[in-house]
Amino acid sequence: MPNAGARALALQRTGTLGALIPTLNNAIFAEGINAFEQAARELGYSLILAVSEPSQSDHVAQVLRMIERGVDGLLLIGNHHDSSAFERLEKTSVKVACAWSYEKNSRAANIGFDNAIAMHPVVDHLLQLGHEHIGMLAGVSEHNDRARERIRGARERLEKHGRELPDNYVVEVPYNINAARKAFWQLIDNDLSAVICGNDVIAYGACFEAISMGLRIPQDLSITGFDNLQLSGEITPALTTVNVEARSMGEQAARELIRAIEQHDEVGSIELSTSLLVRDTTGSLSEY
Amino acid sequence: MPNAGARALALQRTGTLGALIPTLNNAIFAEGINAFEQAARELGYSLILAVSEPSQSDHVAQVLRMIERGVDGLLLIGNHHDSSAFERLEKTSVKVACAWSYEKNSRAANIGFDNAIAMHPVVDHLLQLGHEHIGMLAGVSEHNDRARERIRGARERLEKHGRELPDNYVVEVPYNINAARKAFWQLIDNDLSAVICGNDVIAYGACFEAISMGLRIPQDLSITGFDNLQLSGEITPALTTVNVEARSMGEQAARELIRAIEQHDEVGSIELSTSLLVRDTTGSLSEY
DNA sequence: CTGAAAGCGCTAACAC
DNA sequence: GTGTTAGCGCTTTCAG
Repeated sequence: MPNAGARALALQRTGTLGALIPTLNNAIFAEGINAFEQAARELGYSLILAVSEPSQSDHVAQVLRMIERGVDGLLLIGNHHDSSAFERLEKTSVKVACAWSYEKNSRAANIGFDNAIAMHPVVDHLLQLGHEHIGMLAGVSEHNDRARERIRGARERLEKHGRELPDNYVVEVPYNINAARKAFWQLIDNDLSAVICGNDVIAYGACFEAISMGLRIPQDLSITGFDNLQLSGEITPALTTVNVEARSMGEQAARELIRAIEQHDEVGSIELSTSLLVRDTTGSLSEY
Repeated sequence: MPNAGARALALQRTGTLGALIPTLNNAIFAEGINAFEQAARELGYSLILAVSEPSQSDHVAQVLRMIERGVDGLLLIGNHHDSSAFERLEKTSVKVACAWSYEKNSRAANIGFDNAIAMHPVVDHLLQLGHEHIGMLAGVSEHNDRARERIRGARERLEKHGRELPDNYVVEVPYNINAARKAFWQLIDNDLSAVICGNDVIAYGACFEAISMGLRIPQDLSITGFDNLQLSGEITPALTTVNVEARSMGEQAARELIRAIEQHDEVGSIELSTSLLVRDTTGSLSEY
């Protein structure tokens, strides 16, 4: 039985991929990492996983830990990372990919989707249904380019149609049903007819709270999510949401990192598509 | 910047914990692993994660991979593992803990709960409500001691009260909402008034299918889950379920493995408790 | 108290 | 083709 550590020392390659993700307590990341590990394993690589988000003070230290561990490739989530983290990485030969985002000029390779553009069909759909007063329960945008881009995408699309998304129509909320339920109250004061949520879990919170307030969905209020979690199509009412190919993203990230490692090539960016799934939480106001 | 591989070679310790889990696409495991990693990291250990379940042909190979990687400790889920895997592990100095189960005579240390006893309050609760015909939508018991024990626990408790859980009242179903929805049909033919589910996701499937069949919960049918996922208290009707302390289990597993590693001690077993949470999916038949 | 050297287990290069 | 050896980067020991 060989010793992988000694082998790594001689070979100057560990056969290891690192992944630094914000949390596993979000089914969409869990699904992506599950696929990432599976693809990596099939190609002979092991996964070193650490949970850490850019807002944490020790986030850069986690990146350094990964370098120390000698990962051949590293997966990060999103493009918002401390510049010093990127600098340290660039001094090494560690191949880096940032998933869940796709921007033309990102510092590291992106294997993800454009979070702003993903919001466009949501806005189009709501406007087409005749909604005039649209608000947003967004994720916390500080240290999180995905949450930020989703807000920006919704706003730019509304503006394109001559509408606005004023600041007091946007409430940022931590990823968590209870927080979403509470935040829902702040928003709904504005007498909105539609709420765009930053992800499905926030949308669940909004739906549950709306229902327990006696609002009918979608007759009184339309709600949209983002992620298309397994459950979102099953709950009643089934959630209108943006589908994200988390599995494919994880798989492609692993393959592309390993390709770059083995061919001594740059990590290439890959853009994935998203799509709106219209289900039962959105409807026309005039219908009723 | 030191090189962890060389350090490991000199020290004969990697500062690494391995975890082999059936899937991350189950929020309860994701939560447990999230806590496991966090506790390990705080104590200076990194996590090597692989997704593999004992039913897979390469499960033993995954254990071997972990040994090669030089993990100082290894977390497995459940007690059903190939005997050859344990034999290989026993030849090494790798500390092993099996979580999610607790049995007196388990081959490796257990940091978990008694899956059979956890079912007792569920059965007691349903009997107290007056249910006579109780069925079970269980997880697949082959290669899975937890699913098996949950069935056994329900059955032994029913028998203690002079009832039975005949084989045709038990349907095993993969962990997956759609599978649960389909399997629900096979069960419900027996004109049951209560269905015990092997976990919350199966219970979601049963609830959704029952509702879409026009059954009222709990007036026409009582349903129980197992795990107490975050969502289970939020959905309507809120799910009566068994609470499992996944976070604490992950945390304690990491701490105990590391304690055993650093004190050159045996890994100790830790029994966690479970408790029934009565919510809105169970009710008395005579109430209506 | 500081500094040099051996050795951890493996691979790759080189000599035979 | 087979066998030997240097060296990967660190720790630890032992000598100065």
